[in-house]
Amino acid sequence: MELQLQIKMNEKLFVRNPEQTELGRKIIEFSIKLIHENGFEAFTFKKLAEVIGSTEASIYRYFENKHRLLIYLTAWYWSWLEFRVTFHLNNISDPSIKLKKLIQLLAANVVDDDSTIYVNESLLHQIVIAEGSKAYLTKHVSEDNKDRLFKPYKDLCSLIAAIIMEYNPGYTHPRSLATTIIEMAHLQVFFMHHLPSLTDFGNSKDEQLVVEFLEDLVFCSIRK
Amino acid sequence: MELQLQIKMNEKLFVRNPEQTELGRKIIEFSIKLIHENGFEAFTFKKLAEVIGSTEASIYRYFENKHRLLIYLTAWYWSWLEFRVTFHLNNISDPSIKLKKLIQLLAANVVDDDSTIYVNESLLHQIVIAEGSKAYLTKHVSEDNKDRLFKPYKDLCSLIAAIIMEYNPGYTHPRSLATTIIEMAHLQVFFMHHLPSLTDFGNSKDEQLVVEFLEDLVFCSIRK
DNA sequence: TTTTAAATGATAGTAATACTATCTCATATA
DNA sequence: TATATGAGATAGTATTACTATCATTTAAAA
Repeated sequence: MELQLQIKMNEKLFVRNPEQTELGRKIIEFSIKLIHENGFEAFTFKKLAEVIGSTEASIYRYFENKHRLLIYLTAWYWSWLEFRVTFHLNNISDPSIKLKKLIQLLAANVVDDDSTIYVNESLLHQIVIAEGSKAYLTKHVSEDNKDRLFKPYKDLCSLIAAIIMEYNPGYTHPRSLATTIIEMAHLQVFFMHHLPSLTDFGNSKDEQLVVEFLEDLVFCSIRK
Repeated sequence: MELQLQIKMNEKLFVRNPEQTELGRKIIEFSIKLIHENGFEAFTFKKLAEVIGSTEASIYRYFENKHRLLIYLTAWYWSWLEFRVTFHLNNISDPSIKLKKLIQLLAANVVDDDSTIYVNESLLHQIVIAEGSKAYLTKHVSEDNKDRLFKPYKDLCSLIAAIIMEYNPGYTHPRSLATTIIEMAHLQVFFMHHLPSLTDFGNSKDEQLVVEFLEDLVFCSIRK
């Protein structure tokens, strides 16, 4: 069975839908590679145009600016992750197993899954870890939020919060705990690799230890 | 009693020590105001030079670039916070009271405390919330880390981890829990103000609710 | 098959950004 | 009096982040 995953993206995220043309897909594919390689600050549309043999002007026809492209990429990632979570949690009734699988999906390394040819999910995962928060840490968050650019993140948050409430309907902070899980699943991995003394994982570089930390954190908190 | 607080900063953070000259102190004072007003992305040395009636070139004599200045400001903030924490926790023996005070100091709004004339701690606190993570979310974290630019953050992390271990010597993730407290104390406040549906604090805009969330999270986790 | 529209490329240009370099001058210090 | 330090003034460069225009290719509609 060979399926192509298509994620419906908010129209405000782009000027022209990049999924519908060859150049658009190349922009997605190579922006992921370039941002992963050099970081978001060093990434420019000019460099991107060079590597895909196109022009700056052509890329601007797809994305207003590089920040919008970053929001697009993160939004895509959160949508993809929500789909993955929903898929993996299907037919599981025990909310504690759901939560464990979820933490695993969030913190563990991602393998490029071929469900989309032009998106390398593994690289994108690493981008979201290192650059993801820059999508909303801006002076124009509120306007961007009005355009619903962060809806995929919020949807994932809601999904996690719902499972938490399933586990313990009396828990008072399901959403804040959900964002804590999401953000820490990423930040602890980042710290483990780059500022290891901020974690308890030393130089092991083993994402499984982050999973253990989060499981402990979550299940202690929501224990009835 | 009138005391002037002087924080000894890592020499690698600056080209010339800004605390020792009039212009240097102005750079600190007004960079805080400008970054707070327009955000770090829109902040430039040129604009800063204009508002303090100096030149771009003069500012470059103090800081290599604006990113270094951001690291300087955050490092200053973490050092200041560690001092504050140490001060407030002095003579308290009960680690649970220590932890509660600590969470309060981290998440609650800061009032400009006049212990340093040219640093507005209240604005700086807000800057660290919205821009702080950009100091380390870069491609050159590891080199910056080798220069010990993040030592103040790490020191605070160690301090918190030590209190956690005092409370429960058997707890296995004191450092990761410490960074979780620090980061979430800031991020939940940011979300509460700008993306409220990611939290359980609605539109209350009350930092005390973040404190409650964190207390619950921490004490459940480290319960013996 | 022709017409038309859409997508891209080619080229040019602008304002702002992120610097570096040099020279002068005032002031403080030795 | 000599010297070093701090800072202003000025200039210049490469890059960034765009915008605009026009030509050409390609694809879809008539």
